[in-house]
Amino acid sequence: MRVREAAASLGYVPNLSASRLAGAGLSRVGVIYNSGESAFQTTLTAAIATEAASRGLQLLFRPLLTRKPERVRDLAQELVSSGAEAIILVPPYAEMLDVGAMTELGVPLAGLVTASPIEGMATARIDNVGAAQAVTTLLLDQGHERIGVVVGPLNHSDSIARRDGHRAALIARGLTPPDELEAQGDFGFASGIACADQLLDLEHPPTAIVAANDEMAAGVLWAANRRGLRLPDDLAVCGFDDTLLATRVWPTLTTIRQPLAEMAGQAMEALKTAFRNRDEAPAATDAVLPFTLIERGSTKPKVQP
Amino acid sequence: MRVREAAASLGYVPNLSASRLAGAGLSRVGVIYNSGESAFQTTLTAAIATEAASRGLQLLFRPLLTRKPERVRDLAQELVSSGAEAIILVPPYAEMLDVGAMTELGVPLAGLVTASPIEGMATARIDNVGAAQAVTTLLLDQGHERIGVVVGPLNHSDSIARRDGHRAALIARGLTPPDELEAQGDFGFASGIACADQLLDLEHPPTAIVAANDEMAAGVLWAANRRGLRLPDDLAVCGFDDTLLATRVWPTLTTIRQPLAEMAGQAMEALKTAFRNRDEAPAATDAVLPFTLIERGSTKPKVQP
DNA sequence: CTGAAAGCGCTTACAG
DNA sequence: CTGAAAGCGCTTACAG
Repeated sequence: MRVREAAASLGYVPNLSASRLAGAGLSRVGVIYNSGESAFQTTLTAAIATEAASRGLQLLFRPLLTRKPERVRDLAQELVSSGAEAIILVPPYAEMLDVGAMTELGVPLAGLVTASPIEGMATARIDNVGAAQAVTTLLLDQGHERIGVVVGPLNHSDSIARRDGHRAALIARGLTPPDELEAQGDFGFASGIACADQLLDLEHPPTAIVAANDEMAAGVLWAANRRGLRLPDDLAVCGFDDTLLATRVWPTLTTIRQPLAEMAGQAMEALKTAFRNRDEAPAATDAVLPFTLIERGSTKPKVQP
Repeated sequence: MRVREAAASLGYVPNLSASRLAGAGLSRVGVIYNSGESAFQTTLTAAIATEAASRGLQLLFRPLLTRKPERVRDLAQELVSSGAEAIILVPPYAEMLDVGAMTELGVPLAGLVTASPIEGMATARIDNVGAAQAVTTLLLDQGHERIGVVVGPLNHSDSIARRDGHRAALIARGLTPPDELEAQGDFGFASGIACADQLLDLEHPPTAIVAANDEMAAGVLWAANRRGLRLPDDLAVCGFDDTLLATRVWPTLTTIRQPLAEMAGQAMEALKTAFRNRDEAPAATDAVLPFTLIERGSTKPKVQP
């Protein structure tokens, strides 16, 4: 103990290669990530890299673009062959591994930014339902009553959770979510524009629109600007994720911040534990981290008190 | 040789910790990066992580936000104390280390995406002058004659190089760059809007505007849309960097792509070589990689042939 | 030119 | 509970 303190004060830094070689725990972690160019994915990749570096974990990055579940399984298998002792999956890949594939792999797995816990996997996420509910509640508190929603692809559990949260907020105020105020997007910018046009063309258009991610919310803002609407007076808009886009659009976007770096860190800690206890039955863990509702220029109280 | 092939075909993967411990070359690389939230910086961080992972290099990430040169030197010193055997610097930090500080550190250094070679450092970059010249030449070829330019901060050597390229293109066609068509930005989105307004308010406004990065170009597009201009007919716009923003704005942005991953890879190879030959005098290397002019919707021939 | 041995800096199981 | 020894899987300098 005293030795270690003295050593640290002298600038001693343990040699990671040596400690790894001697068997000091998890060393090589595979990462199945999405190489698609979105601010969300890029930021998540950078966060994973930073968190891994601070823990001395060596990463094996494997990009994936397809959405075919069998590719995820094959790539995971390849990672294990390449020496990965654990695997991290980013959205939407964690949902694509079935339990059979997981046990076959024989290494601990972590799913980042999932919508729910996943059997046999360490997950790190926020409460998507609660976050979406908070967004819609903010708009209700600001005086909005007709709130449009741009949902994501409904085969994606995130999308469902966020829609559920939106509806729960309305129902909690005794309102019924009308079908005409829901538009179907695909998480992409262009779909946000199309959905906004659809909603704003209604005979009785919404005074606010919430989108299931920032990309689509940016599309909504774009469409609203094109129509010459004054924002946020004529239309309030909210996103989800707090990506870089949120501060590059005008007005800046009210959105939900997910603590990506913390999620990555927690998942890595869970993997380290699982690796240490790899003789025991795999214990799935589920870290639910706090989200933050960030208010920016795209929303403001509709009726000043 | 044959042994290695057979081994590889059986799925053998060498243990990096062991090879590192045995002294097989560069192992720990410090990275002084910018934690500011820009698409350029985030993408560069992700690229560094991926390239390092494929080379089995362990990264020590150190974020920096300040622009004080002495902080860069201190952080580099701290990295060496922490066991970094080489250091990578992202813009604008490479320019901030003076030769004295470099030799004091005693480890090989690499500067990514610099404007020019730097004495005592391995640099990886594109030809900024040539790239900026290509952008302006494209606009000239499309029939534009009055081309506005939004320059970056002029204490940043990138900005100067890009302005030089723009001017060279005009001069090559026998045109004189008028002072009134140059606006001073700071690489930020808002400054792009302000500069666009300044240029478009001229009595004889430009028919095209080139910006020194995508962020400012996105601001130019935003200002143009606000004025109700038809793009690209009324105004052509070009950016620089090909960040994620370039495909999230409407119209999508014509810009210069820098091969960030290749730059990071080349810098790492240079560091590995320098580390291997660390008894010899440090040999500065300079990798100039090809850029790509990417034409998108924000430009098109002004006069159809 | 080939092959056996030493050693890199840790961790851990074991002897004291 | 403490401390000396073995061993992790490579690379490299050296003996043959």
